[in-house]
Amino acid sequence: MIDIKAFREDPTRFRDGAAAKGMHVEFDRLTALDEQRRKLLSEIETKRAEQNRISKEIGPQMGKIKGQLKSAQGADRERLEAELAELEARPVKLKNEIAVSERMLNDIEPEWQAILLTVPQPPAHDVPRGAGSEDNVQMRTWNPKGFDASKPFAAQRGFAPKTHLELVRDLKLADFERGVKMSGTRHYVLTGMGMRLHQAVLRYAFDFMTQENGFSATGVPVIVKEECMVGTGFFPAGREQAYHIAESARGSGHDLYLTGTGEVGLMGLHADEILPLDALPLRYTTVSTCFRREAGAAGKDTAGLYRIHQFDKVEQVVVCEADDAQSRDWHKKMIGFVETILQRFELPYRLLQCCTGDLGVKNEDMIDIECWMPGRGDDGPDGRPTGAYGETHSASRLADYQCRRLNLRYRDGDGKIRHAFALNNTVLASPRILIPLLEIHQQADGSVRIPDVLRPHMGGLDRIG
RNA sequence: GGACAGGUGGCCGAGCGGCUGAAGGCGUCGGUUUGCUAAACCGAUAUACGGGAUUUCCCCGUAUCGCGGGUUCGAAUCCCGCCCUGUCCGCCA
Repeated sequence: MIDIKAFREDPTRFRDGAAAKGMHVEFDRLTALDEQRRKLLSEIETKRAEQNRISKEIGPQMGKIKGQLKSAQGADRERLEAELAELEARPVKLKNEIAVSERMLNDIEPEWQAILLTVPQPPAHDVPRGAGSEDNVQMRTWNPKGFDASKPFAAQRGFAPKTHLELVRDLKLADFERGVKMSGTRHYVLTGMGMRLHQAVLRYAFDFMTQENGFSATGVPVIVKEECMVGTGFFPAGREQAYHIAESARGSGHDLYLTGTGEVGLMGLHADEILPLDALPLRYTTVSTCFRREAGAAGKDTAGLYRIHQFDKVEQVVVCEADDAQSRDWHKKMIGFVETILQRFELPYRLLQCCTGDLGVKNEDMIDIECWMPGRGDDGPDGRPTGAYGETHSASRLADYQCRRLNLRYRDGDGKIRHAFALNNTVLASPRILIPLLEIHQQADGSVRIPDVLRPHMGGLDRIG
């Protein structure tokens, strides 16, 4: 959420930001509602102050009269009753006026709030302007020894690569038919060495973050209340993307949602808290199952392990002081962690600076990491795919947007309370990462070599098949 | 799932219709005393929103005692609904 005061002072900044992101927001309506709201609030508060004053004044008088009334008779009694009625009537007009204003406030406040939640974080000044992913800017590429993603696979390795679908089928690593039988499209079953490899990469990534980088190992809920989804910025925009558990329809409790990333649980941890300065930066990592409806992605990446409804992900989250330099510094570090893993896995990848049009509502800067997947991309003359980069990681800087929604604050060196800055980045998502892993490390004989660092997690095996 | 009990400030805990943004204690911070530490003593110690100003932290107002609604001139205090926690019973991965 943006700071409404900042919006009042400089609405242009937010209008331009939304335009750069290609998002429509009812700014005019927001401004109008905000003005109305403030006016009503001010009215109500003034009247209520008056009402409180009167109450305080007449309270003791009324007590006294009521006391006298007990023993009063005849004309005396009538006089006292009249006095009492007069006192009681004094705040009635105010009370009615307040009720009217409050009703008006209650009418506009939900809409004011709803629009406010849709205003996106403006992009950072140095994020390239663009309409969508086609305008993202490649920053750099990395290739493992003996392989160059810019050249055809077969020319370098001496055989035509199989796609991960073929490898998975031949090596019996996954069973899509039975996955679909049980749960429908975009579901799968990991089998045998497929499941073991899945567990190995997750465990490797998780240990890497905790043991080598000092992140706190955390297990968080993947079933959360709506306020967690709103607080982390996934709702309202991403409502269609989340599985909804309609508990309220059963007559009790509140509805719940399945999280699409461990970020929700990790960021929700400290919602509504004021942290001491020395608690920062928070560095959390979790491994969690992620659920995504993939609404609107019909027909896209329908086969295989690329776009699925349920997967596991090691996520990293940092909450630091409200300082742009710190945020940028952590962003680089968090991307560096991913690069280290990919390099140890010997997977070719590239970094993309996402343009304004490819950013989400909540981030001001995003860098995607894409691994080279020989089985992706357009078909060549032989009718086989020629390979392409595919997104495996995404590193965002959110400034204070998320912490403001979550009401996550800290006390700075001057004792001032501020909303913290947040960042998040994938450490590793599987089974998607298995696609480049299998495809890049496949051998001429149809087996798949296991990178050195993963062998301890695979019972010492050096290959599959 | 059933039966009780209960949800008050950073924490413990009092209050059960106006004098209570809230006693007392602990903690924290500042100060005095002290050779140092400790102790003792003194003082301070919520947040949000709105308005104002001599706009860096000063004043005024409003709200907040789990959440929402109601009664009342006035609610932490009474009533209703919900959520949550504890204890016991049942069930169970």
